[in-house]
Amino acid sequence: MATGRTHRPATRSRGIPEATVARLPLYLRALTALSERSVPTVSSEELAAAAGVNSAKLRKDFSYLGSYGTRGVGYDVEYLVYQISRELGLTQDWPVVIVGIGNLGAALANYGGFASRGFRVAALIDADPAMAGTPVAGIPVQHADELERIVSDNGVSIGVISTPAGAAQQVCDRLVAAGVTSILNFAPTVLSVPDGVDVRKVDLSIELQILAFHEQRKAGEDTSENAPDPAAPPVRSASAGRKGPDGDMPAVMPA
Amino acid sequence: MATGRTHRPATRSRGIPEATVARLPLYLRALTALSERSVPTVSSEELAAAAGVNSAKLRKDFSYLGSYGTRGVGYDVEYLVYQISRELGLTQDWPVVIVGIGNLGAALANYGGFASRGFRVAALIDADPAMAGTPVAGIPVQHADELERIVSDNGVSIGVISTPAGAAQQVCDRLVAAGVTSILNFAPTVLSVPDGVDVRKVDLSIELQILAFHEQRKAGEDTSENAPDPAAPPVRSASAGRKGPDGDMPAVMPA
DNA sequence: ATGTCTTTGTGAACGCGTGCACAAAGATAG
DNA sequence: CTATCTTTGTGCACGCGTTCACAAAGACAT
Repeated sequence: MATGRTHRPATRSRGIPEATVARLPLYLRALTALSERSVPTVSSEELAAAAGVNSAKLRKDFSYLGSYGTRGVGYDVEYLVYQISRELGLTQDWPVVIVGIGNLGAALANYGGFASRGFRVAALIDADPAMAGTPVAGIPVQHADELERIVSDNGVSIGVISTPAGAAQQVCDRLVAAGVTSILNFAPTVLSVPDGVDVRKVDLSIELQILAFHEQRKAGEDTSENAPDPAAPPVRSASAGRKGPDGDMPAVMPA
Repeated sequence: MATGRTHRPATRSRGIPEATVARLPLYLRALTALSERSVPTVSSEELAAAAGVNSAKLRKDFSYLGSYGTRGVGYDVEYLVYQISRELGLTQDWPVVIVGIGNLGAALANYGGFASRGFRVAALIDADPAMAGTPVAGIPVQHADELERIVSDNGVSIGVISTPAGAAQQVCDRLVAAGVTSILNFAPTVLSVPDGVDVRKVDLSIELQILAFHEQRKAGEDTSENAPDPAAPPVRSASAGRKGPDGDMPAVMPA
């Protein structure tokens, strides 16, 4: 989600609910697998199982796209692949730039899931002059100075940010100014963008924290619970007292 | 505020909505930043802006944790950092294993966001014998044969899967059998796990596809709309007679 | 044709999450 | 102590998403 504005007209998207849109890629993947096995048709029950969702939900999702099934038979796999691809806009080519070619950026550049879905890595951009020219995933890295030109020349409308958190907002601003209207942000920062620009966030750390919460809950059900450390009171003042016996925040990588 | 002795009876862990849990890491990050700047207190309005959410939502979220604010003043930053960390289970050490040390796995191993939040990379595991011993992020990669032993010896309950899709389910099964109860899956596959095991999925390709959908929608509002590609709807065998949803589909069916 | 069987498409009920709006709580000043 | 001002905490209403359950639609057998 974006920062200042969490717009969601919902009615705008051709009437397709956001939650449904988020599941379409899931169905598409399952259908593609079936297609490769030359399976002609599939029932909502089977496809739902393959996609890991409820069959009623799947049928309702498809109902937003139209009536593409045949009662008593199921859905035509090839036809559905086409319809969903089209609805998602994957029948056209999307040039994408990746900014910040560190470990993660390189991984993204090498990720096959992009190219196979209509996305084309138009350019890799990094602020480090030493990286300029170095090929990553067969694509030479270009310097950040070229950002505006690259976006403009290639008609890029989707940008991926995999820079450190500190550089993310600035990169974002430049991308938007250059014409990018959709951003996939891997940096652990809240980006603020003008209206009309979509931002999706992928935060590896947050996902782990959510897992930790549930993990702790599971562990707490066994034991008598509540005794990790009832100590450590408010410490209310502004004193820089580091709390906790956990001494969290090593702030340094084990590398 | 006394010493927030208000322990919720039994609803403490279970009463927190999932949506709230998902936002806690967001608040925690914003609060940590404030803490580093030695800001003593913060109002719901300010914090909400920093986290990119609505202030009413933030206050309601915090209300599930207890009454940690002071009316007329705001929230004590340090205290809130501690409470949220504790609620998320970040005051304890979570050993994590990463299975599949390709580009993505290496990026994850190097990701600083893990170590700084109580997560410790206990081991890197890969199926390629050639990688065994090679240090990645300062940690030597171990062979997949060691998986069970590593999980067991280190008491690992959280596993990260960054293998190719084809290997993910098998790795998942082995992790679960070895005692892992929370899995963060980066492989583009639906994992099936027994009850009691949590799985969270991060799918880079899906995020881009969702962006593409909205991007297409934006573009479609300007142009004449519709008719992006009336070409070649896959003609599938079996039955015939397709019903066009709303005229926007050529549906070349023979009749 | 007629009947049976399978599977879709959807109306309706329900539950969760969100945001408004305001009373209560506490700080602060006089 | 009283008055005023700030900000929290929450009751309430609304809308989205999920799920149930079933009628309608078509395939298939007789």
